[in-house]
Amino acid sequence: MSTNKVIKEVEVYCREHGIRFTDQRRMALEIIASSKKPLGAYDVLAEMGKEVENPKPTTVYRALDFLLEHAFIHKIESLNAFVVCHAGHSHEGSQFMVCDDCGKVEEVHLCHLPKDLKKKIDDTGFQLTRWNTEIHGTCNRCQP
Amino acid sequence: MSTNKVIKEVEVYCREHGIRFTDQRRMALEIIASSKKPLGAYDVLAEMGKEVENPKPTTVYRALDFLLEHAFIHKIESLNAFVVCHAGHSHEGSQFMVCDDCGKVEEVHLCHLPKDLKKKIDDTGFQLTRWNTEIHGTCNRCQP
DNA sequence: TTGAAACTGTTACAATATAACATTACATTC
DNA sequence: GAATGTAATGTTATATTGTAACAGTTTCAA
Ligand SMILES: [Zn+2]
Ligand SMILES: [Zn+2]
Ligand SMILES: [Zn+2]
Ligand SMILES: [Zn+2]
Repeated sequence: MSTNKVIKEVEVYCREHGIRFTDQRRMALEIIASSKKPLGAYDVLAEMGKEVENPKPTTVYRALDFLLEHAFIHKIESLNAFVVCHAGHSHEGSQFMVCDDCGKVEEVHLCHLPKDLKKKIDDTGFQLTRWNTEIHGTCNRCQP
Repeated sequence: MSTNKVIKEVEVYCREHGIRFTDQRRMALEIIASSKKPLGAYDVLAEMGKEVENPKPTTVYRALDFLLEHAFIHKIESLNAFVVCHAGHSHEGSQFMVCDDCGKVEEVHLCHLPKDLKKKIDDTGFQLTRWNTEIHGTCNRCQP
C-alpha cells in the first residue's frame, strides 16, 4: 500500500474518531510507511531531522507511542524497530516474518490466536490483551 | 523445576555434547533459574556481583549468549529479559504468557508452529529458523 | 474566556547492548 | 610435555535504545 494511501486512511480514521493527527505524528508515520524495512526510533529521528531542526528522541518516541497505541504501526520487538500496519484494521495480535538476510519484514496477520494456543491460554485462565509472533528465517527472494 | 535439577540437566547435556559449562555460565543460569520472574541482563549482572568482584556487562552478555544459543534460556523480547527454558528439550519456537500485572511469565511451548501460520509461511516460500510468540495479559492469580 | 486536557519543547539521564583488543585456559597433536 | 590453535575471559570504552521531569503551548469545549 502506498504511503499516501496509508496517510489518507489514517487521516480519515482520526477525523472520524476525534483523534488528533498532528504534524509530528504524520511525519513519523510517513517515514515509517515509506520505508521498505523496519526502522529504529533513531532512524526515524534521523529522517525527521531532514525536515525539521534538531528533533529530540522524546519527540519521536511520543509520536511512535501514539502510532502504536492506535495500531497504525507495530513494533518488531526482536529488532527494536517499527513497521507500518498492513492489516487495514485494528487487531490485538500481530505476526511477522522477518528475513534475517535482507531485513525485510512481512506482516502475516491472523485475526485470531491459533486454536492450540488459545486452548492453552483458556485452560490457565489467562486474560489476553495482546499477542505478537515474530518468525525469523530467510525470505524466498534471499534463498539460493 | 528446581534450580538444582536444571543445572544438573544442563551439566549432563554439556558433558554429552562436548560443550563447556564454565563457572560464569553456570552462575548466570543459576541466577536466572532461581528467579520467579524474568531478569534483565543487568539484574543478572547485579546478582553476579554478589558472588564475584565487579563483573562487567560483557561477561553477562557472553554468558547469556551461550545459554541462549543452546536454548537453556529464552529471551522475552518485549521485556528485554531472560527466563530459563521449561520445555526440557531444544525447540525452534517459544511461546510465553506474560502477566503485565505481576510480571510473571509462563512458557507455554507448542512443539510446532500452528497450522494456519505454517500454511501462510509455506505459501510464501519463507524458510523458518526460529519463531517466538509473546502473549500479554493478566494471569489468573492477578484477576479480580 | 477561561479552564482542563492534550500536545510539544527542552534538558538530562537511565537502561540495554556491543566493539575492540589483550590475556588466559584448554584441548590436540607432535 | 612443549607447541599450537581455539575457545573463553578480562578490560576499557562506547553505541544504541528508551524515559523522567517540568515548563510552555495549543486545542476544544463549557
Ligand atoms: Zn497490523
Ligand atoms: Zn530476504
Ligand atoms: Zn523453552
Ligand atoms: Zn499475574
